[in-house]
Amino acid sequence: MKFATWNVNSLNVRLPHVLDWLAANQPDVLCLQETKQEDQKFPYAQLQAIGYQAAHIGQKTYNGVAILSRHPLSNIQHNIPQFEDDQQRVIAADIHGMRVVCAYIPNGQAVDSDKYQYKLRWLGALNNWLKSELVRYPELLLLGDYNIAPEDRDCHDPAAWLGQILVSPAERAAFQELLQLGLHDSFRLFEQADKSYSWWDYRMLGFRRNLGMRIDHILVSDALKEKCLAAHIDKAPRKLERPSDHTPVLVEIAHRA
DNA sequence: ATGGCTTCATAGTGAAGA
Repeated sequence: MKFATWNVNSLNVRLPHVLDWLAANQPDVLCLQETKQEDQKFPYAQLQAIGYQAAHIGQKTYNGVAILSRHPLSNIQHNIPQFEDDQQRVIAADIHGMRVVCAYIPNGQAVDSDKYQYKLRWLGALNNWLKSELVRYPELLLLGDYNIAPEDRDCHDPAAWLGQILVSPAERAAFQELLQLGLHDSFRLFEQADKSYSWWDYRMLGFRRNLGMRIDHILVSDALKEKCLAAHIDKAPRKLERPSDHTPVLVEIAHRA
């Protein structure tokens, strides 16, 4: 089964790219972040027409997450249980016995801003929740925009970014704490090209100069790690007219479906 | 040279993203 994650930076704007990409790549599951639309505007019918059912939780202007799947979705969960949050950043569902968690982790804005504190609190709540989810679901994937570049090799210029959001020690520690739950960065299970990134700033000719960051990830549980067949980043959608600033990240898992 | 772009809500510009 092929799983993917993509921060589309407004599904209103990006729906044509998403439909084309689904048709061309035929993933079993695609997790979206930053749909930026209320649920009544979500294109359920257009996705259904090409074979995808969907679960979505959204809001105007900001945030919004969805799971698109060619297989049945059940036990849909909105947001992190017991964590008060008016931002729509998490949706989870069971797909063929696996737990699929789609997350849009807060950006943080600037180290020591209120939003940074919120990001760290949010990551703590996510970690707590996943600890119990992993007991119930040995086969779990956490897909999304983490807004964390886990290592220096995931950042085009570590010296320039030193101490900034996305790479700060506290954020990277939170990422490591997710790994300590028994999760694995599927991208790094395989040999990858140097300077592989999933996001490039719209400014400064960021994409053309490959001034990127790898901040979109697919973590998989111990039980799924053994079943990973391949992982990669698809840069093609970033080259389109009016692209999202993020591009899809994929993993292929040996699983009956 | 610390900006550069894109989105949304708005009807001027400002906030936010990363």
